[in-house]
Amino acid sequence: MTPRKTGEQRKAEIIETALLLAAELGPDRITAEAIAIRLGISQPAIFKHFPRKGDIWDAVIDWLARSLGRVWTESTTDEPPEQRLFALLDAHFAFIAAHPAVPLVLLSPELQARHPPLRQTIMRLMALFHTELRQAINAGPSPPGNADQRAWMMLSLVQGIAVRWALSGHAFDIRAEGGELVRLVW
Amino acid sequence: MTPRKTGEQRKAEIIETALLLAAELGPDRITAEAIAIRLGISQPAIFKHFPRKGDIWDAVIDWLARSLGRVWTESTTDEPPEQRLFALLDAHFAFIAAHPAVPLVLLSPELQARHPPLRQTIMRLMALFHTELRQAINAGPSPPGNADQRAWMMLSLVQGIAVRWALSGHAFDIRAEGGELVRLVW
DNA sequence: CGTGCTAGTAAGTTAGCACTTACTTACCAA
DNA sequence: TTGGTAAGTAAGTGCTAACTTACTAGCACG
Repeated sequence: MTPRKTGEQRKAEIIETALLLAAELGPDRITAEAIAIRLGISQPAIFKHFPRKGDIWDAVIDWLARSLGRVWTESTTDEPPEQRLFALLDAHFAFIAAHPAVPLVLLSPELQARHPPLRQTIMRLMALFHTELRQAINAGPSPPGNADQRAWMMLSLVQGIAVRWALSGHAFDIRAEGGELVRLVW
Repeated sequence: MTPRKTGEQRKAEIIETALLLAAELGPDRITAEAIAIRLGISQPAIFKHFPRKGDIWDAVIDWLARSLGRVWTESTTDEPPEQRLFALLDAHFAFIAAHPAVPLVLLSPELQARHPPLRQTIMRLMALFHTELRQAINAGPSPPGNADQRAWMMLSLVQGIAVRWALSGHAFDIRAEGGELVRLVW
């Protein structure tokens, strides 16, 4: 029998593996068996920890929302005000670079169709990111004009860069190129 | 028996329906049966026209690539040079507004995993769009600096807007808001 | 008017994948 | 030491969706 682990350990491993595989296959093509093989356990063992497959997505999304929230708020602690926006965006890019599946999970229409709760979380996360961006924009030496709209613009730009990075097969350094493009706009 | 149509007519209908359903369910969740029901014919009839399901995607992607190419080149005919960029982007947004599934099909990692040829077409299309953007940028009263990078920035912004529009359930007017954001950046 | 072609149908077959059942074994606590 | 709990397994079940087979029927043309 395979080495036994505690439920909490296995749950964490399953979540981690789901994110890993999501980057390779697309989030909606992950099977319980694929996760099990990757972890060296049998397929039904997965369902011991997450009775329905949707529960895995609940857990992944929960982890994602927590992590992103933490990344955003912690990035803006003690920067000089005009750097707050860049620090926020850099932290975001760094997180995506470390977890390439993040944009795929958040943006997958297939997963949203199969798993409706995802949609709400995404809208909440986008609103939260928008708020953080707006605050960072207002904190800096802002050009005149609509900070709200500028924040939406930055949000779209960041999402677009992330999507392009995923499509290209991670062919460029998203943190470096993202930072450049963001500064170019500003 | 259902009214008979020519093969060409049916093929066109199937492609159109696939795009319609892609916007509702996500591209990788479309079934041959869903298309058949929508068209009022039986499921095997689909396979008369497209022996493998992947053939439908080949046709959809081909239509998409042609249409986008046409939209881009035809938008830049007789504008005053400084308006060329905005005309190009407006044409792009208008096309997406008319065919909401376009960004989903192009960006679906599930579909890419299932149907590898898609990936190449996407990269080609992105490169083409980038070229068009760069030319439009160079044609206008360009600020100093890297037109190449500006074109990537615009491309990312446009993709980000399209993705956000799709995620929001088409909750805003992409042509109007896209135009505003693009002008804000410029 | 009939013959060949092609769009269509009903009723399969097969494969993949979520999930179940019935059992086994590791591990901790009384 | 032992007995309950929880992690694990092998071998299913059932559903969904791609694709097949064998047949039927419109339609253009000689």
